[in-house]
Amino acid sequence: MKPKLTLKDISYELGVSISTVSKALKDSHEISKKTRDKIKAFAKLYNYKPNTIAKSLRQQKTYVLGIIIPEIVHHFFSTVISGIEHVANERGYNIIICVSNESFKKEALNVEMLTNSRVDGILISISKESQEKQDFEHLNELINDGIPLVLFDRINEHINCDKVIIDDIDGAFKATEFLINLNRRKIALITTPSYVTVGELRTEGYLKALKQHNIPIRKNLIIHVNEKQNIKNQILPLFNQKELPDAIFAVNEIYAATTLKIAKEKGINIPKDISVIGFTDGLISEFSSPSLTTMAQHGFTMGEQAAELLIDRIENKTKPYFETKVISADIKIRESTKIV
Amino acid sequence: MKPKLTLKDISYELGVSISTVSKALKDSHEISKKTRDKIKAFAKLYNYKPNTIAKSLRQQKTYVLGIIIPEIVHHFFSTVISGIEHVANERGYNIIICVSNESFKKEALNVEMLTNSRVDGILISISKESQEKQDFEHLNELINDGIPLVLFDRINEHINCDKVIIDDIDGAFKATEFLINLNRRKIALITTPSYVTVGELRTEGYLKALKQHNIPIRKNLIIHVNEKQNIKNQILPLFNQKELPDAIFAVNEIYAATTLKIAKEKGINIPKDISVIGFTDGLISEFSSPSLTTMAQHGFTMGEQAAELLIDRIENKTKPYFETKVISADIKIRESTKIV
DNA sequence: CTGTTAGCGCGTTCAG
DNA sequence: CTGAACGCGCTAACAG
Repeated sequence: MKPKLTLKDISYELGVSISTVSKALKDSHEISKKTRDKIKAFAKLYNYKPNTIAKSLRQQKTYVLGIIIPEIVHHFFSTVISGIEHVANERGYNIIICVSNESFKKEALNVEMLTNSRVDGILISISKESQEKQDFEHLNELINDGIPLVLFDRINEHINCDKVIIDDIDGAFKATEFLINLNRRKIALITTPSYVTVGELRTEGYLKALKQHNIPIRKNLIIHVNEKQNIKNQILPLFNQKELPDAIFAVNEIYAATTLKIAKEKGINIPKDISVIGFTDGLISEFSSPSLTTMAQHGFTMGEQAAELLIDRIENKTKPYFETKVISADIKIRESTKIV
Repeated sequence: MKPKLTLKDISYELGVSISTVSKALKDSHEISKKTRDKIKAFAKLYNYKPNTIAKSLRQQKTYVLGIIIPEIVHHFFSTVISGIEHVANERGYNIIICVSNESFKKEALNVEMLTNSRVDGILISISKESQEKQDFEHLNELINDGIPLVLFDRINEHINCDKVIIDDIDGAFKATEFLINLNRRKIALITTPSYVTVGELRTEGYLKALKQHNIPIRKNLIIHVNEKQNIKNQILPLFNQKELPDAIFAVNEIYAATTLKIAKEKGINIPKDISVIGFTDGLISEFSSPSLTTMAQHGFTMGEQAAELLIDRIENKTKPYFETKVISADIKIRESTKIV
């Protein structure tokens, strides 16, 4: 690689000192307009660009935000990143993205790598394995070291930092209530194991809605999907009971779409026989047939807010308390809940 | 932020010199086993981690690869990133991802930012705007400066560097031929404007297949979609002709799924009346109804190969010629081309 | 107005 | 076997 032009090179060429060049390029009034102009012209002509690494080392500041997400091939997470990126760029920061692949170990390694690179702050959505183990050592260490941290979507309440979450309880409540208002009473739930907090919260909203409307909770209508096994096979039992549900609330797009598939195979008409609502408004929901009614999560907004929180924290350490921003999920009505 | 432990701190605590600590931590035999062990134990105890920034500055090497993609909320591109990330980590590199948003200006800015950060190499899939303008100044400059560059998927032939592409011509050829073998003769094509190279190549494959099978090319069956306008409205005319096509080859998932939607609205039965094939094997194709037959692109493999090429180039500048790796697209047969 | 000096944290001669 | 000295490229306090 061809070495790039440095301050030293310029100072040598122009017969001035390095610090004069440095100051001139920042338009310091310490330097006479004449030399300033000369230096700036020279720098421009030869396309001088300051070395970010050296600047970072000197200023103990990188203008980089680290992001750790469980997966990147994922509509919701990539949307969040998009939001983060948007705000970060606006405020003069760059981002470096790491993937944990839902692994605790990889997540911890990512944290270490980011801190070794001296990022100014970190945004993270916790991996399933970390949640399962309830091991947040690596994150608490971050806080201990005074590195600004923001959790988004997959959070843990006991970690002492800013957070941004979707209002999962309320979203699930609204979804379930919507089904109730459709006059459905045998409403099934397809959810995650309880250690996945978002799944747990959505379950909570579902139960709350049933209770509030005096609808009995039936265990046989609730399925906890273990993603380490085949998803379809775990949902299937729901359709093998004597009495079928008349509505289904699935806590994510994949579960909802899988349900659609099973129904089609079984010759069950959706939305006539069963109404279906998913969570997360991705492409699958939009293009599935029937298209899926879902609770839209506004990932982009989540990313924006998370980035704002983090940068505020980085640039102004005086805020004395931690914030948790809640983003409400809105229903997007499509064909899978149409009244026929 | 709490300052991290440095070599200096350790040397002070242990009453040795900085360089002794530095050497000891790399297990240099210049240092006696005794002091080496003492220093290593101390470093481990207090969790010493070298400052990546300082190391990069000193060694003029960052172990970072820059990636520039047009979009991040995109199944194919995120899959490619996944592949890059996999190889990069295996070989000790980190990645920093930038999004051009299909904008020439943003792409150029990203290149600049990455070079200022002294990444060891750059992987890029060219934005539509750059392709439209045919402006690759920023990339040629990179090559001039001797910064290793790999283009993937959206490439330009005249840029002098390693490349990884999907065999778009062959993929489109196979797709079209598959439709022909289904006894379809009025095969429509939904493609991009010609400056999008991948669209252009797929068009080429389509035409080649028709010619080879002596099927006349009919202009009214070919649609070039301008993505700045409503996609659906541009596809619609295909269905308003006297004689409908009996098969459709769409150069991407969105066009194919949109076609499915229109057909459903018009009461046209897919696959009975019209067979449909898309390109890019994403979630939409899998979960649409009918599920879509597509040409699978193997984005993960593409990412892996691109990263291998780049790192090889970075670590061993002696390879005298540039390579273009071609990844073949395979057909994934689903419902939309079922014989009824 | 300009230059000297020092140092961010690390690795690498070279001298002892 | 150990340490002093230098420099990667930049900024900033201080002297002139």
